[in-house]
Amino acid sequence: MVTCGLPYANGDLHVGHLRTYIGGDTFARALRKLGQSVAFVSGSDMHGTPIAVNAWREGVSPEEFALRHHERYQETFPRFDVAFDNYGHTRTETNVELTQEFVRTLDEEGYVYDEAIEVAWDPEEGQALPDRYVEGTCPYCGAHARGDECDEGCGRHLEPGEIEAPTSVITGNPAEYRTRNHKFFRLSEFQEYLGEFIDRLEGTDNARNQPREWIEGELKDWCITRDLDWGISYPGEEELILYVWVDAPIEYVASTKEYAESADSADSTGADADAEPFDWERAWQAEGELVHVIGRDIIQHHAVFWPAMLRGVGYNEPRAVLASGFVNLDGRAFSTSRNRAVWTDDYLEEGFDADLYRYYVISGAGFQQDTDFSWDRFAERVNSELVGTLGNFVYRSLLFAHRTYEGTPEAELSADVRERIERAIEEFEESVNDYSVRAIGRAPVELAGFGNEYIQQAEPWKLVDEEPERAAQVIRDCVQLVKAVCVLGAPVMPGMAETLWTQLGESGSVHDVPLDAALDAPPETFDAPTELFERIEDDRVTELNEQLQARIEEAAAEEETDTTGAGSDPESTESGDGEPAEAEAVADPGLEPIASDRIGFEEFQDLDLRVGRVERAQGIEGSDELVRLEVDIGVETRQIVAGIKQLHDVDSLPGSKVVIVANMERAELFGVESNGMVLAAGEEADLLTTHGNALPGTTVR
RNA sequence: AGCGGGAUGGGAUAGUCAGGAGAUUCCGUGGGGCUCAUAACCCUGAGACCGGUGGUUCAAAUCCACCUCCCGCUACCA
Repeated sequence: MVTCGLPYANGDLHVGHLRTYIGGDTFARALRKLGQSVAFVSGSDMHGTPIAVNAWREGVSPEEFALRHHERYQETFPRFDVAFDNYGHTRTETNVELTQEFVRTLDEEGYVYDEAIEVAWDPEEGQALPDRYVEGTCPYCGAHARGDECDEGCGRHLEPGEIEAPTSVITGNPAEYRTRNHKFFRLSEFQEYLGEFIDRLEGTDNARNQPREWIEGELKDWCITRDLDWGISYPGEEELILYVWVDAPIEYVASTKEYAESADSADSTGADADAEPFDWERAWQAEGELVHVIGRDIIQHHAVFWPAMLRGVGYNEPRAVLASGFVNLDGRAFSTSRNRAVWTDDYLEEGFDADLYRYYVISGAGFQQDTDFSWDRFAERVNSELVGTLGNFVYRSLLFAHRTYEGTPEAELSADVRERIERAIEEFEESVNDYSVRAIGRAPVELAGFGNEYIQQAEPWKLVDEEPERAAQVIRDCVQLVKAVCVLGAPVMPGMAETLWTQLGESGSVHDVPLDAALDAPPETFDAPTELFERIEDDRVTELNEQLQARIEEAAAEEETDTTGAGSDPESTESGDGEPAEAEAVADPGLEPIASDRIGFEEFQDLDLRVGRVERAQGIEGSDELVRLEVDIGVETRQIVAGIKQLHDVDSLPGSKVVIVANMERAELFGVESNGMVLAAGEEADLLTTHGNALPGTTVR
């Protein structure tokens, strides 16, 4: 069993999201190459508050809203050759039934109890307000905060009921608290089991180590119901809805079941072509091996909650969890809200093959490491490794073979080359056993690199006339290497492998042959090859960069003009692009020497200096000198953090006019975003201001 | 604060779990070669005391301790 974390049906997919799915797909394909019977499943996560709220905002039903995204995902994955055996969603009958069955079992086994807790409530709408859908004032630092966390101030986690002056994020109505009955899962009973489980869990290090803090500490019982009308009901209690993190992982099982019940489960179980349908119960409850491929943000769910649930219902435990790192864009996080992203559609519309990005993202860094996407690096890697090394070796070999021999020359495979291919096969197997997705991805390019050295050093183009037998031998070896590259490359670059398989004159599908086929004799004849990959020229890269840049700026401009932009984005988990910017430098006591480097007027113009008026000022808890300011700069009000707390009476700051750097990089100081920089002179932090009546927003020159 | 992940030639990135040959690969860079091949390919040079300090060992990028700096996680967001 290989599963991929469920994408949340709440927005478009960008290329960063794909890393997990491409990783899972590559791994599943590699397992099949080793002859294993594999089911590879996933599905869309349809429930939860963000979907309910966003649907409400759009004026459509949550079902319609989620289904729309689900259908998009379902179309997108195959276009990147992510070939799930089944891709379902959490609202299917299969999942609803299975979820209720799971929960019923847990209940019967005594793993669930009732407890009354306080929840925020919107009395006008008659609706509960889970966690984030409440905002108010942090009782610790006084900053504006979300219901579950003081996100702008001290960063503390808030328990329900703690926040002061709570209001609904959705309606703006003041919220009150009500006591409601909820269901709790006795996670604490699994403490000992999980402690042992985590030691034998395979996969990436982060998945095994990160949950240790919880497991080796004290596990709290887990509230598994919500006051929401969008989700799966608790069995027997219609008004109680299960928390999405209960039904989401169960979709792995449901999706497998759907696969088993579908017609195509019999014919695609890999090399062993016994036409038996996939047995989902055997896979989940008996001898199946379970591998979860996820993003590193949901490790706890897969290494704590989920294994406990599985244990509670008597299913197999996961054998491995592979938690991928994030993909950044030019060194900074993708930001969907700011349109700082390369969307999957963008990529495909540019006409790039899935193979290129698959190779790029799989082989660029270890699976659990964060990595970076940029068009420059993408083009660089495609051009040197895929065009220059792999494509070139394959093309020159096959072209030479076709021209001279009309196919594979008659000669025995040389011992050296056979050994080299055998080694590549062994290394491939080791990579799979080590869950090293990166090494699986690099295998074909490494072997092609050897091929290039080999053909270059042997110079068959010279040998054709001088030593025809030797020439035939060399080309025979090269064609074999091409075939091996094709077989080894099939998991990472399925499209490339299929094309190459055909070029080699092979029949059937490269995906159905086992790894050892790399050593089987290639067909005697084949046609002239075509080039597998196309070079990405520099001006194309420039163009791609410009397009991306223009879009980011456009989105930023829209955000600036959007003065009503008070509604906090519910899925803004991705917007925290923390560029570490220097805080205001504290000047030395004496006078600093005047900088000797002169700058031009143009360089000065790079600074966007504006007049602003402080609207609100508030010290930041835990910091000696930082103050959170809200500064009116005409077009908008900015939140800026300044290191002036010790030096001014914070309460007297509102009303002061100041000069700020408006195009300062955003920075995060003490967990608070600073969007600009207030100018002040010297140790005393003497604020710069204007002496006339320049209005907020006026440019300073 | 605690925990997790990182720090390796100019840039990127492997190796660390199972310590030992000249520390991997890609880009860039100096020199040379080839012309079968998509100005692709091959050979060769320069460039890293593997974040810091101390320790274990015949031997440390790798193990141990402490420290510095980045990124992330910390449960009723998904």
